[in-house]
Amino acid sequence: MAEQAKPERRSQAARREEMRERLAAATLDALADHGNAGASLSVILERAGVSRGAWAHHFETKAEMLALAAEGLLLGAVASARALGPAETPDPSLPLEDRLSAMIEAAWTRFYTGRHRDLLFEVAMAARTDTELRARLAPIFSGFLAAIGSNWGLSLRPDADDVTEMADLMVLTIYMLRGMAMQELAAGPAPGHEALRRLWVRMLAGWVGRYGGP
Amino acid sequence: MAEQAKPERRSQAARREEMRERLAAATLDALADHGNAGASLSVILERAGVSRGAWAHHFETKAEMLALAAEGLLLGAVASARALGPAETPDPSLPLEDRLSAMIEAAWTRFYTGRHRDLLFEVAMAARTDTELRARLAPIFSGFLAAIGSNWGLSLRPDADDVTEMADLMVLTIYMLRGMAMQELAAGPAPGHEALRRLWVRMLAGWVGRYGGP
DNA sequence: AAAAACAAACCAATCGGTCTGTTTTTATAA
DNA sequence: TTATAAAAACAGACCGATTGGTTTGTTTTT
Repeated sequence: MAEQAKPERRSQAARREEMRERLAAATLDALADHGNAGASLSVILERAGVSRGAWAHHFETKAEMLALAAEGLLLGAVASARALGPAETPDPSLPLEDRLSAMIEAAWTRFYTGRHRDLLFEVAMAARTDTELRARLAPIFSGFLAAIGSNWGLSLRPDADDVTEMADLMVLTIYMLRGMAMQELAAGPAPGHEALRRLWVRMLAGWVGRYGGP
Repeated sequence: MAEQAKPERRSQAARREEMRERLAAATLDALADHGNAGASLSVILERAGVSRGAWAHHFETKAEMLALAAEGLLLGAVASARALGPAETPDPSLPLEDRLSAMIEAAWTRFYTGRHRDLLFEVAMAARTDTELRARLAPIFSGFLAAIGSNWGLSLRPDADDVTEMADLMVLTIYMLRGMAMQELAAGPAPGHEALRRLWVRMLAGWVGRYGGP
């Protein structure tokens, strides 16, 4: 035992894992910076500081590496979606509107701004024309929505009469945020978007409490 | 001036225009079929049936050709957005919910299904990492939303107290449809989406008529 | 000593773009 | 009208750079 005596001499399993991780991370970096069209193998390898030969030892093709990287990205989003529900509803006694708003703002910044937003769209577009990638990612895309629907709906209104509708409303919310994100991606940030999200929250709260809720 | 006596011998201006049009169309075809990464010049030229030399005579760079094609696509969408408002509200005496639904379904099929959806997203993503393209397209993306907001809002509720809010609601609607389209693009068609759009319409109609509308 | 990890030179194919030469249209003058 | 020269439209061979991927050889772990 005593395997970590010197910093050098790491096990092969650890080296392999770290190398694949490093390459996947560099793939996402390149994707975010240059888009799918510009994320060439050379760019990725330079970014990772990995030689072509070493790369070949860990991945068969570039597509395989991209698939692993994309899968990791999306699975991370699913995990966040599950965690975000409970985390962002600290005080169940607050008005529904406030809790909704907190949750939606959290989702907006986590999923639909900055690097994550760019990668999400980049990966979705790559899946469109790549059958294999699409087959691997489609269930995760659906899983994300399922997580949003069941988890958020439940943590917002555990007592709701119609749990299914609450889940649907959360999915609609995600769709709206996505479309908003696409606008900012293509045309730059829009200051009015925060107000639009507030309007959305008011509408949502009004609908949920339409029979005289809290 | 009997210039069109023979089918041959077309004016140079006409030839140039037709050629640029043909190349732009082929660019969009290639983009739809292979994505931005796979839409190489060779693919585009083969599709258009145009030689490399002829192409060079009409465009300086591939980027310039893509910009023209993308611009045409988006301007067509803006024109449709303007036309769709009046066209899809044939009977102003129908309930607001029905008119809303008709309009939203029309927008869904026109903008967010099939080839147009794919091209829209493809072009938006290309603009993300291409500064010049982005500068050219960003105002058109904004113009599309402006057309949706003012035109739809007005033709649905010319008497509305708050015209601004009606426009905002239409923009939110577009965002929701966009996000929904992205889901189908990445994970395939979802039968439940029609029901989700109906739910959205009910919510929208309820909100607009919340003070006792028609 | 065998196997896995790594490095770098190397490869055919393809990329966007250019060059050279031919055909078609246009402008001008007889 | 017709002859003609310049210009524009077009075709295809050609170019250096880059692409994803392979091969050969060295170092490190087992």
